[in-house]
Order: sequence, then C-alpha cells, then structure tokens
Amino acid sequence: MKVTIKKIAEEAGVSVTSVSNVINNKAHRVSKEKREQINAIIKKYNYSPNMNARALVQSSSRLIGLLYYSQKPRLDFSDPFVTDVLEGIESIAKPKGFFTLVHNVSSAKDIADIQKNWKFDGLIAVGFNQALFEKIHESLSVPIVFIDTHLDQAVYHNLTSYPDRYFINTNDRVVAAMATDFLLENQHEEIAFLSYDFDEGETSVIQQRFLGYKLALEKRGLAFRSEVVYTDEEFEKMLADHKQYTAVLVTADYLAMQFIQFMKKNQAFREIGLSVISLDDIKYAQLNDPPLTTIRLDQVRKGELAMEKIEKLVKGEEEVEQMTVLPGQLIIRETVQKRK
Amino acid sequence: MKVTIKKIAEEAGVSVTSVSNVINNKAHRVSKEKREQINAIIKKYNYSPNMNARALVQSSSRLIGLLYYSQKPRLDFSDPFVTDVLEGIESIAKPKGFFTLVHNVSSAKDIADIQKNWKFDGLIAVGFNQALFEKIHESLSVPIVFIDTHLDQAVYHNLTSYPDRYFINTNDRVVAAMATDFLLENQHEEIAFLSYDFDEGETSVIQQRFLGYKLALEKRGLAFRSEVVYTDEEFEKMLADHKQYTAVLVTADYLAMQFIQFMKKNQAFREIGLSVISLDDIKYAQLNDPPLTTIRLDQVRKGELAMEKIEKLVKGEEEVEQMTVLPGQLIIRETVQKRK
DNA sequence: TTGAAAGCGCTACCAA
DNA sequence: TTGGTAGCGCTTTCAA
Repeated sequence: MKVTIKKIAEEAGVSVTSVSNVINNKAHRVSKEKREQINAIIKKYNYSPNMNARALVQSSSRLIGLLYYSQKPRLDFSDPFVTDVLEGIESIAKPKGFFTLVHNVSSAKDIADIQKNWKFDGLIAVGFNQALFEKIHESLSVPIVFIDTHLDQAVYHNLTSYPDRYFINTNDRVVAAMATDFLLENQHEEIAFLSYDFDEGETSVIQQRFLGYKLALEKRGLAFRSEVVYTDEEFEKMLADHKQYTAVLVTADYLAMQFIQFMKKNQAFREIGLSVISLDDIKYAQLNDPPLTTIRLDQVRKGELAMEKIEKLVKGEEEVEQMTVLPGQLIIRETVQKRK
Repeated sequence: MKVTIKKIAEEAGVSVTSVSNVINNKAHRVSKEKREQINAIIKKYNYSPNMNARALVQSSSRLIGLLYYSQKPRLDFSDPFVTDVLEGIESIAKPKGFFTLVHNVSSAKDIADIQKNWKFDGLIAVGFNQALFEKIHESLSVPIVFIDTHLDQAVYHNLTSYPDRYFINTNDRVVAAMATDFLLENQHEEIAFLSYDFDEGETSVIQQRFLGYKLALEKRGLAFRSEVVYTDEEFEKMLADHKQYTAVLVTADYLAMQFIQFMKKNQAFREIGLSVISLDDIKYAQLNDPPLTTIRLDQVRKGELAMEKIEKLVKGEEEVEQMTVLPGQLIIRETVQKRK
C-alpha cells in the first residue's frame, strides 16, 4: 500500500497542510504536540514525499542535469575530464539533497528534449562549443554552469547580457604557455605539439592550448614550425621526425602516456632523451614510467564549484560570480630533463 | 511563457485528450486531419510534455537510478569499476529514451530516501553487500539489477523467491583461480595475494577472489600461506618479504600498477624477476610498463546488460533471465614471466 | 472520433 | 495554529 501525505494526515488526525508544513521545515507553524505525532507516523511508515508531485507544483525539483558534450553517441567515461567533474558534483550534491541526472549530449536536438522533461533546478554543461552554447542558451531558462566551454570573446566580454549563465574554466592558453615555458626553461627550443585532432578555426580547449603554445614560443623569439604539430594518429610520423624536436607538449596525460609507450617500444624515448610535458594530472599520471611531469587542472574542483554555484542560485540568497577561472598547477615529476 | 498541453489544445482547437493521444502514439484515436494540425503546433512551440506530471499520473518515469555503494561518502569515479558500468548503461539508456540518475549509497538510510522520491522505473545497484541487499529488497518494489553483488548462497539458490531482482556478476572465484592457474602454469609456486583490506567473514568481491586463489593452490597440492597475503598498506612489508614469493596475484589493475611502481623504485621488480597478474583490464593496464597481464572483466558490458534487462522489464513483454554470469578473459601481456 | 472531468500527491493560499 | 481547497500538467476513463 502506497503511503501518501493524505494517509499520514489521516492517521495523525491532522490536515495535510500540517503534515506538509512539518515536512518542509515550516515546523513553527505547527504545534509541538502535533509535530511530534506527525513525525512519529512519518517514521513508522518510512514516508518521504513524492518528488514528482512536489516538482509539479513547485516547478522545482532538486534535480541537477549534468550534460556532457561528445560527438560520439557514446561517452568515454574513462576520461578523467568526464568523471572527475562528476565526482566533484556528487560530493556536494548529495549532502545538500540534490540528485544528479547524467546525460550525454551529442546534438542540438538532444537539448530540446532535456529541460522540458525534468524541470531541472540547474544544469551543468561540460565541454560545449559555441553552437551548442547558443542553442541551449536560447532554449532554456534555468541557470546553467558551463565548465570548460570556450566561446567567442564577444560573449565573455559581455557577460551581463547572459544572466543565469555561469562559467568555470581553466585559462587554457595560459596553462599551455606555462607548460611550454617550463620546457623552454629547461633549454628545449625545439618543441613539438601533440593533441587530438582539432579545428584551428573554432574556439575549443585544444585550440586555445595551441594558441598558448605558439604564444610562448613567440615571446621567446622562437619560430613556430607547423611541421612539429601532430595528432594522435601520427605517432609513426613523430618517430620518423624525432630529430626535429627535443621535447613535446601533449594536451592530455592519457595521450602522453600512449605516446611515451610507443616511443619506448621503439627505443626512441630514453635513448634520445625526449622530454614530455602534458596537461591534466590524472590519477594515472604519477604511475607512468617515468612519472609524468604535467599541469594539474583539477576537474574535481570544477565540479564542486559548479554545484556550489547552483546551490546558491537555488537558494537565491547570495550573489554568484559569473566567471571563475581556475589556475593550473605545475607538477614536476620525471618526464622533463634539462637539455644538455 | 510556459507551453503546456492545454495551450497546444487551445491553439489547435481541440481537446487536451486529443493532444495527449497524439503525443502518446495513440494516433489512431485521432483523425488524420487533427493529428497533423496538432503536430504542427507541437513543433511550432517545440513542445514536449512535463515529465513530472506524466510520472505523477503514470507512476512511471523513464528514470533509472544508478546506485553505487561505497562506504566513503565520496565515490571514486576514477575507479573503472564505477565508470565503465555507467558508460555501458548510458549507451543503451540514451537511445531508448531513459535518463540515468546517479547516486552514491553509503548507508541503509540513503536507500529509503531514494525510491519514494523519484518513481524509478528500475534501479541498478553496484557493489552492494548482503545487508544493503536485504534492506533495499524489502523496501522497494521496482525491478532492481544488482551488479557485482555477492550474497549468501541461500539467496542464489532460491532465486524464485526474489522476483524482480536480477543479478549480473563475474564469478570472482573462478576468475581468481584462472589467474592463479596461469601463474602456476608458468612454474610459479610461491604466489602472494595482494588486495585492498577485506573481511574474510563477509561475502564480497575480494573475499571470493581470495577463495579462488586458495582453491587453485589447493588443487595443485600447494599449501596456502597466510604470510604472503597483503593489503595495499603493506608494500614495505612485501618488499622485505620478497624472497617469500616469485609471483603475486593482485585483485585490481590499479593496485597492481601502484605495487609495480613501488617495487621498481626499490630495484625489486625487474631485478628479482617478479611476476604479477591482476584483474580488470582497465584502459591503463596496457599502458603500464611493462604492460599488465590481467583478466578482463568487462564492466561496460555489465552496464549494457543491466540496462537491457530493465528495458525489457519496463516493456514487460519478454522473459528476463534473473542471473547472468560473465566470464573473465585472460589477457596475456608482459608482467608474467616463466619461472626459470 | 472527440471531449469533459476525475485524480495522481503535493504545496500554497486563504480563512477560520 | 489549523485546515479546506485550488491547482500544478498530465493521462485515463467514460460518455457523447
């Protein structure tokens, strides 16, 4: 037998209103006597209110939507960029009584389906691009926190026109420049760039890092050479070209690990004294052999911050900063050697 | 302005019933003429029904709850046991129109809060123990698929008494024996066992693997030696004891990677020709140096299977098998050497 | 084929 | 301090 607020009210000999008041911590509206009685019955039946009914009337739900963008219909959850954010969110959401609905967004159409369905209190969108941002911005009115979403500067310069849109980013340009600088400081002047394939024309995480890399080179008076820019498909080519560079900046730890393994297999890592620096500092970075020198991006923290912002927004009491940029932290381990 | 079914009905000049019928693919109850008109308006407003209202009346929701057990309030999402399951679930759930709510369960109390809240169509519970199983079994009536949940044999021998409870497991005993056997075949007779801390008295994943390890030894006529059973806190001890064993069975790739790194650091891995086999085959296993010999458990597949079961259950058409046991697959790479 | 109306469980408003 | 009741948006009878 289903137990509803009505049943509780009947059994306690009070009105549903009183029960509702007790549930919703408006206990001061109920006499202590009745309050205790109601609580006893609630406990007896292990009752907790139906969230659908509650959401229906309140137009709010304690439900957070976590939207991951990926072109592939299948999200790669072994990617720490994906899961660390989730970890951060859950750690804040659970104690605050929020539930997290995870959804993979691969097209604009997916977005339309989402909000209207579930009356989210807020959305956290990870890795969106400009097109998707615009789509979701105009079709949904709930607060949205964007993580690692790189947009045209026009948006960032005009944040006030985007109320209820919040951003948590790494300054990818700075962070890539930081990595490049570290290589430079270690006397490396011929630095390759290795990343997943990307479109130079569109603002994206990788594209920003690429810019940072070029900038750092330029600042040092060094020429950028497009011949030493590689994608994850070009390990063979990198092997053949290895005399063209003494160090490489890799845009992700995982990719760096693959690359190093490949070079080791071909006697071209330790033997030629190749230096490697990457970005992320995933849990496995320090288990690599040699342990990865990398820049910690702290995705977990981003998740926590996003959830904290949403919680404040729901409470509606505090001001919430629209833009939060997290610094990267250089983690020196063993893959970068001073060049002799 | 909010667009509801009522608004659509008004604008189309029909009743809400007709609109409802169109939405729910009972289109045959509506004349073609009206149907087209309604569809046009729906499209115009990009309307989609409020799931809360729908769930309220139907007591069903297209919502799946994914419950992870962990003692810690904070779930470790970098654990592939956690995320691979999620990946499998989402890959099936999304195309079928299900949404996945992720929740971390660390106590019996968490369970009570859950079901009543959201009217799940089904639950997927990962890594539960006997106590939690019983708690959730008696308090919830929706279908539940348990993944990697080890229970007293009494339950498994009497599955018919547990309708709507489904199980997807690895036979951890078999899989651990398989790993041990592989070591044995390679002439190792002194085999250590390394795992996270566990309670020998309670049925659990690790406890089952421990049993499998002992069984395999026994079958070979080898004595089990409790001195070579270690936890993740005892790397130092393992180093000191290294003459006591020539190979080690580790219950998780991640732990194996940590152990190997530790031993390498102390010149006690390659130098003493230690062999290691572990379980999981996470994505990083092959990037280890040397690449890990391990047993693939395929957690992604488990997630897919769980979601498939639930989908069938919701449709209510097909019979669903209550117990599915997935085999492990030996992946031979480079951490096991034939003993000389 | 169509629509009116009841009711899902809850909160919020207003009156007592 | 208490309770009656409207109404959230939808599906589902049931009657027309």
